[in-house]
Amino acid sequence: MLKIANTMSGKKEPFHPARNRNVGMYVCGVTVYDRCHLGHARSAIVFDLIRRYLKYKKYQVRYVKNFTDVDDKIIQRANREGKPWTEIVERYIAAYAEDMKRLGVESADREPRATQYIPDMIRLIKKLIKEGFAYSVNGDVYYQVEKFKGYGKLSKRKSDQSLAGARVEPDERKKNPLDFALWKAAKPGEPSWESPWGPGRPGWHIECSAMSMKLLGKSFDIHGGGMDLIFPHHENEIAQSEGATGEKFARYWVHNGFVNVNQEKMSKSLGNFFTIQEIFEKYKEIGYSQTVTAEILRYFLLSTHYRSPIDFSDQSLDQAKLALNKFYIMFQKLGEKGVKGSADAGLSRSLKTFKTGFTKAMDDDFNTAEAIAELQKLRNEVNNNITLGISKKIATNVERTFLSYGKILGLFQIPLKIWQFEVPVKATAKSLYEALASVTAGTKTPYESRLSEDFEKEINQLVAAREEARKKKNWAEADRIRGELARKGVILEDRPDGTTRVRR
RNA sequence: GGCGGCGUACCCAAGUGGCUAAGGGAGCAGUCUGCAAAACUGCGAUUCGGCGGUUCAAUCCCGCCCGCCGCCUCCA
Repeated sequence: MLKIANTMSGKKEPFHPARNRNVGMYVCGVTVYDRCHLGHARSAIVFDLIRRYLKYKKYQVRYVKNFTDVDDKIIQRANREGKPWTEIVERYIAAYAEDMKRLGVESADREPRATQYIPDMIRLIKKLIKEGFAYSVNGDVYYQVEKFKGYGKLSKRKSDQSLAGARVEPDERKKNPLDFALWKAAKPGEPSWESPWGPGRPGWHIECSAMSMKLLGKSFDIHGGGMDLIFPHHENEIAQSEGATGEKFARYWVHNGFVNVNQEKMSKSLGNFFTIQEIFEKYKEIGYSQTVTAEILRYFLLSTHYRSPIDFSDQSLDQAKLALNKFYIMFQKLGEKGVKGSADAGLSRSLKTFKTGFTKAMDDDFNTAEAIAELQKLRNEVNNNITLGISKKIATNVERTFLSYGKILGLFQIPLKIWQFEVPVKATAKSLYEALASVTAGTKTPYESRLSEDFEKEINQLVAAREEARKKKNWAEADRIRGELARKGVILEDRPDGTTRVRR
């Protein structure tokens, strides 16, 4: 039984979609005025995960994630660059798509842009005026918050209270400082659309009401976004949608926690953010392929529960890499020749235990930290049994289990050869983070060259030479070669039977 | 000022009203090994920020205090 923490009730609730196995899910995406940072990545990955798990649970998911493509910041940026606002929008939508692809985040079923739904927003605003929830003043339209009795139910604040110590800027056109804009009259040079109140553009909140209801219906199952959207954005969405329809808007409100740096929220104003692009590019310079970086980030982000804050630091990234290494080392062992299946029965039981444990963890509000712990427990069992001797058949079975359950988390999807257990980073930096912070060009081996045939040949020659030396018990020479390979990022493991396992 | 959250071993991080407080990393001690690596085994919180309360029993429920963070303005 899947349970989801609902911000509305503040509790974990059993998940029951309104229509059988069909789930409608709407997530607030980004305003496209700049590149995304790790915080955006977290949100995207969290909801990608939720969707994957719902699919695993045999739900039919219809996932909508929007782009806010008209907004003050977009206009500002356009003015600053002296470019049309549409160019800014196109640039950052493309950038977003690029980032998501790198992160391995699957596209939503629909990714609507606000400006494509202006007529729907206008209809909605007209309805709100007609129902007495909104009023127009000189080409602006405002939502009259006090008219909606449920206002504040999501963020748990009462409107009059909020006013007391409020930092809301007074605006003489509003009847009440808490009222928010549904439609903004056009200022010269700004993008605008015709409307019954004159040319203008929509307020920020109305787009999500219009698009979610248009694409998912008046009432749908899951509405998500970052914690910071709870107030005012989601509160306002509820006021707009329920004011207009009189029906319950979203049934489960899901909010993810922030990415922090040194215990502080990662944000533009603090200047402590890393863009997704930066992270990928810097990792590439120290020798990581895109998919490797993506898995490290995913592991890092999913090792903490999605609602808790997570601290981005050198250690946490290094730990993620290290932890994943151990899985890939196990995969390498699983791929080696099978032995008699003396430990098969025990492993079969472990597989069953694992599946139950994993599902139980994920059913409990997508507890990925615990799910990962289950994967680690299984890894432990596997390593144990490999020593005892397992058959090829069960090895394949085990591998398939890791791959299919890992896929829900977006892990273990990289071919061994691409994973590269050890990149020669230790010589130049104590940690990945440190390497990230100070990349010196030319001192690292690009990962592409590590996949070349020449590199392969060179390694094989050195390994063969070392074999010779070992046979002659020329330990000094053998160790010298091992050291040379280590500097190239290749680790050797001598097996009891005299053969050598090569980890690159 | 209002609202919400967090504080679990050296680090990361789950969790539960009572059964050994998961898991990982690091550390130490072993097994294996020419050495190393990997893997495995063992050790490590008499204790869950502090003080009270409820309870037969609390780390988990309630209150207060301390510390940290977030939202209340655009924000994933």
